[in-house]
Amino acid sequence: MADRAEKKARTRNRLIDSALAIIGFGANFASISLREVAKTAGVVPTSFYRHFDDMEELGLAMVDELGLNLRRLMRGSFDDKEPLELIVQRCADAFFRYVPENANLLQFVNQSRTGGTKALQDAIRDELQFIGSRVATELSTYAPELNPQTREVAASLIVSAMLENTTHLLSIPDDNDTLRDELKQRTIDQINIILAGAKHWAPDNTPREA
Amino acid sequence: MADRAEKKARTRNRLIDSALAIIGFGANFASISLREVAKTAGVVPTSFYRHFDDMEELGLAMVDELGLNLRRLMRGSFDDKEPLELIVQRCADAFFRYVPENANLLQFVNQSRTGGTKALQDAIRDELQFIGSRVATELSTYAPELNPQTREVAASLIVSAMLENTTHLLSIPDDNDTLRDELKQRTIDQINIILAGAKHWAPDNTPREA
DNA sequence: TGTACATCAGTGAACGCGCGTTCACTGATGTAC
DNA sequence: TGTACATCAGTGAACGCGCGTTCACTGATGTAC
Repeated sequence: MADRAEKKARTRNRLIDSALAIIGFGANFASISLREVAKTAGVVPTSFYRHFDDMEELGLAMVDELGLNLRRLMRGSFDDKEPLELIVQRCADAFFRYVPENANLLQFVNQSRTGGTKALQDAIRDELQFIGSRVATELSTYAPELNPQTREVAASLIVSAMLENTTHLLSIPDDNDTLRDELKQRTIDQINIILAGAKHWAPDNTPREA
Repeated sequence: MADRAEKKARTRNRLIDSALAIIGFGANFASISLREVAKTAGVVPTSFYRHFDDMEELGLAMVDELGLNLRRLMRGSFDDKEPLELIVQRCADAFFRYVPENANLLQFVNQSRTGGTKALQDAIRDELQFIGSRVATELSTYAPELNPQTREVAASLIVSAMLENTTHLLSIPDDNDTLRDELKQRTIDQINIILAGAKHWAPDNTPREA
């Protein structure tokens, strides 16, 4: 029979998965009750407390899961001999594969980023900051001619755009590939505009040229 | 004494203001109860139903208020003889004045855009789309050399960036002017990068040049 | 202008319900000898 | 290996509370004559 700790871990995961499933049904994490989560996970409400102090702690565990996800996703790298626009295309492909695979988790993050408790918002902000600095680092590899300040501003624009595109992508019905492809193309255009702008702009001497 | 309809309208406004005040205290609109709103407005819970069917309708009324706000804000125009970067500066000034003045309303929108009921999300999406098309129109005035598709992509980037900057701005404590000024400068840099990118990019022949 | 009636914003009591949390418990798993 | 005890994940009953919603009501304002 299963080891006790392992069985406990499985219940814990079931609680997390239940919360995500309820979000998948259209609920807002802020309005989900502890009892609902416990019920969906198939345990009595009291059992919840063996794993989390309250719903906020469950939320924080879900943010941790996002962190693991992202770090795994970003382990890979690109061939820096390839042209930048091809790399952009590959990133967009990865993004449009990743988001639907983790729809409920990203829906949760998207909700809680602006609607969660302070601790939750802070935890999510940290993860987004991590992504931002990672994007800035990538820019220094693939577009080394940019100065650090420009790189940072460009990275912040890319993160903003991707957050917004995540929101859009999550609201597209599963069967509407056309809409998804259009959004993907626009995403690519957006990133290319940002990169083009970064190349032609320097923070101190404001841009002019026609 | 006040006219009956006028008095009713005043109570209605008090309900809306109460909801916004509760949000200002850190609550998520999705978790605010009808009873709490009625209590804060100084009426009995039953009275709420004289004005709204449920909390969702109150939320939709708040989105309407945003709509009025935005249309008022956007009535003004700029002198199209001025250099683009000065116009960007003026827009940033207006934005950094507007957001703190309407902090609770924008907090509500920011929460409900991703965490509200479907009807609420749709209503907010419509308002944001209105802003987006307005930005695109402005671009055709102040940067007429851009082709329509580029203009649209640039407008979507500006909207994404401003949404994200709203979130950041709302999380800055009232007394921290330094942080606010930094964010404002970065906002200006972001818009300038987007505009520079739009000028140097054409959708069909992907950009190259060093 | 005065009177009789209609309207309707706001009241207050009552309802059943799901909530978070407490408590003492059970019984399978793990540990010490 | 077998026995006696400790641990602790999960149980089930119970609590007080705030919730949304219903209902019949009150009394000031508005309208018709």
